[in-house]
Amino acid sequence: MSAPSDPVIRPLRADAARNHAAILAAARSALEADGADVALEEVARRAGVAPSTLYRRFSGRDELVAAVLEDYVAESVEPLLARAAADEDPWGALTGVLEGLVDGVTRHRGLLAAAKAVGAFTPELAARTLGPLGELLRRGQAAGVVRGDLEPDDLLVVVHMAVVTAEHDSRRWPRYLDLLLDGMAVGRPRAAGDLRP
Amino acid sequence: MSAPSDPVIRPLRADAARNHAAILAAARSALEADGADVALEEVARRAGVAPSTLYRRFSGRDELVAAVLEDYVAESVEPLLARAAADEDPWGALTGVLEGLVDGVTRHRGLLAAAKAVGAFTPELAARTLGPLGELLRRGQAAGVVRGDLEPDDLLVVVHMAVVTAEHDSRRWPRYLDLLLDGMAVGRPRAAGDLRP
DNA sequence: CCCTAAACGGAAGTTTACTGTCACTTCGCG
DNA sequence: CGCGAAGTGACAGTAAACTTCCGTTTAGGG
Repeated sequence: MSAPSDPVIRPLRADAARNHAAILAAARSALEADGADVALEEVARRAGVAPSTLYRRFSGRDELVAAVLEDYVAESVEPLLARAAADEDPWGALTGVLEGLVDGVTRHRGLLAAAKAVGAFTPELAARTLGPLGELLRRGQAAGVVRGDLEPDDLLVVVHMAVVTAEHDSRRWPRYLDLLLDGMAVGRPRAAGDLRP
Repeated sequence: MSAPSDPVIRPLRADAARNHAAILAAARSALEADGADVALEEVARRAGVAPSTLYRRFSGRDELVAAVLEDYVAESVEPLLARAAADEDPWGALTGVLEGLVDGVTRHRGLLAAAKAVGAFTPELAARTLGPLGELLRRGQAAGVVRGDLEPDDLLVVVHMAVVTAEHDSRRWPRYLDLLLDGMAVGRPRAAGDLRP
């Protein structure tokens, strides 16, 4: 799922590194399957380790969730932002990245809920995504296709709004993202004027 | 806070009715203060009764939450819907009711989260709000101010979307409701073209 | 191949919330 | 005003999850 996270002081022993990765992977799937407040003992069980091993590696739920989130952002979110930055069409880049974010986050709602609960969204983590997002927004506004009274923070809120619609019907979020995009646009630059079903 | 809920078979004794109401009120405030998964013992403590009393009155968390929700809908939501139905301006009626719903629900997020968790949104309860809401939507579409590809269900989703923005900043939801309304409108019928700050 | 430090698993103690029992108290009818 | 039914609070047993301790195992350098 990920490289063993940087062994700053001293490399982890091979078995320890394996367990570290197994715990992260188990936590991610357990959060989806059992919800944000899954028992850490369940995570340990899925990883095939004893609870004490999990607690030795992570001080508690907060640290574990933060590590999983960091993992997810580095692996899924940042590449998406990088790809969008290379897109030459301002509207396409912005909608593409929002769509990608919502699609990804929708599949990891448990992780996100847990991260919210333990306060794992540090200012630094937010800044890592807000920088590129703000740049995409600025480009769209400069091109005159995105309304000028939107701020970078608003984009995270838009993603959040689209994601929660998955609680009503997990396959219908594109419809509601369309609705939001129509509100964000100047004129109606979307290809098709109708909301997706 | 509310009339003692209907004593179908036999009237509750005076002290029992008092406790019933006290528990409902305590549950409502406890859900806001301590979150959706507040301990029922904490609810009992706030109501000034023993846990056993709470459990005698309500079979468990599910029934308690359902009763609080029913209370809230009857007291806050339905009057709002009734008032909107009397409004002659189709756009104003629709935006007014959405604004009112978001405003109210935003102040009772704990209750709503708990209701979602225990599945207290019964089809009947949904129908009670979807009927009037659907009628408002139909009027707006007939008047040509609301896009035709919206369905009644979508309105509940819109409310949900606006409500979650309160998790970012509890006072900024009108801004995001504006954004949604701009996406829902045909043309831009909102009085001011700019999003609220 | 051996030895040491690192890592592990099992088990047990602790906390927190749920839920039922039972003897006592209070309401309100007659 | 007295009596029976309804209602109540204190208590305790249970379950689930958290967290730590300790004897044993294993990695990996010398």
